[in-house]
Amino acid sequence: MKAERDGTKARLLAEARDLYLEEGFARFSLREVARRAGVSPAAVYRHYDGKEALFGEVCAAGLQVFYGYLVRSLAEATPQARLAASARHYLSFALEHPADYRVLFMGGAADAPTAPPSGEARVPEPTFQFLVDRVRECMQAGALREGDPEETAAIIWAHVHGLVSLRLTGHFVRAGTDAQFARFYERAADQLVAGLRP
Amino acid sequence: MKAERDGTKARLLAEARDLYLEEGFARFSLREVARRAGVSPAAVYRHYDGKEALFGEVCAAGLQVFYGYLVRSLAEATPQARLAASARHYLSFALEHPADYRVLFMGGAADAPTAPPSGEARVPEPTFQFLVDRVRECMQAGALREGDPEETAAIIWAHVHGLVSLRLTGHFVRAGTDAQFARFYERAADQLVAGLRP
DNA sequence: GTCTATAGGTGGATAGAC
DNA sequence: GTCTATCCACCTATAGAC
Repeated sequence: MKAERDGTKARLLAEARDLYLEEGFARFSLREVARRAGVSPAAVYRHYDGKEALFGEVCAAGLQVFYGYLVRSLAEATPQARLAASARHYLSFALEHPADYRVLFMGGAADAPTAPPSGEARVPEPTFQFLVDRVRECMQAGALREGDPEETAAIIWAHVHGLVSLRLTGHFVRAGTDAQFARFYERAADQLVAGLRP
Repeated sequence: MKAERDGTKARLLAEARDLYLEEGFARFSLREVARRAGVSPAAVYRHYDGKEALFGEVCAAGLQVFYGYLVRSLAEATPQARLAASARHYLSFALEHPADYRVLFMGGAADAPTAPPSGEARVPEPTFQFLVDRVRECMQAGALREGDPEETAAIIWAHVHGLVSLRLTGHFVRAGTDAQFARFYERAADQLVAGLRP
């Protein structure tokens, strides 16, 4: 009957998520998660197979949040508006969940443990496919020059990722506030699209 | 008279560099550097103040390599050719020194220890200024639309960084070989420049 | 399910002999 | 300058009592 109201398992996941959101992957440890959840390190193993498994769950949760941002774009009426909204929501996700963004898109071989633990994370195909679909419908609507939708989608993704990741790593010294950066981001996207139009 | 021919200090720096080139920052440890250099961990402290100081030297060395790639662009005859060459050499550096690239441009708060140790690293202003100068002379020559050279330079940097970093993290599944990716990189750069022309 | 206790490993850094 | 020996911190993971 699972008498516990909150559930230690859910509590552990929440604390794990907060921990990596605050400290990043480097300082993510089982013991610290247990400490924050108010249980012993050994208790974690009753709920998760180990550190990597727990981290995998955290990644999966981050991916779900990202999806939540992306699908909002589908509420727009036109292909152009849906593509533009995708770019906006991509930025919003990055600024509002920077650690999630790091884990999902900036995790390199040097950072992560080895391979993605469970089955989730690693930003699977569906994520990129969403953008490809937005690009394809823009090409069909005549809003973007005809071409390989996957290549054009990759170019757009790289552009916005470049802007976002340099912002998150602090390399854009002059960027100012988030609001100022958002306006710069819009201008940069406009200039790229100018080169992609028919 | 420093009788030793090679010098343990230089040896340590070389081994440290190889270590992070192979394993990245996460697994970079003083003990392993000493192990590879064939000395005891304690010996390292005769030459460097500690782990962070040693890593700082490694970063500085990586930055020097990067500069070496960039300045090659100045051999070109025209502003346009110098800007194009900068983009090409930027890619070459990334593909030929991926771990250096990671440390210099992809090191986030989650990855690095805290702050850059000594005085070097952190990709200081001169690096970005080089690109700003290339952009400014292109604007003066009429090869790029007039505007804020710093903003345009930032857009170009973000674009190429996005392409390179997604490649290095393995998110471009379809990218193929380095040579295939290089051609894609050229096409992507062309499309961006198309939106930046007068 | 949770605990304490423990095994066995990493790492950084220092003291003192040579 | 380099070593051995050591200390201390942190970690993952497991065993067995409650």
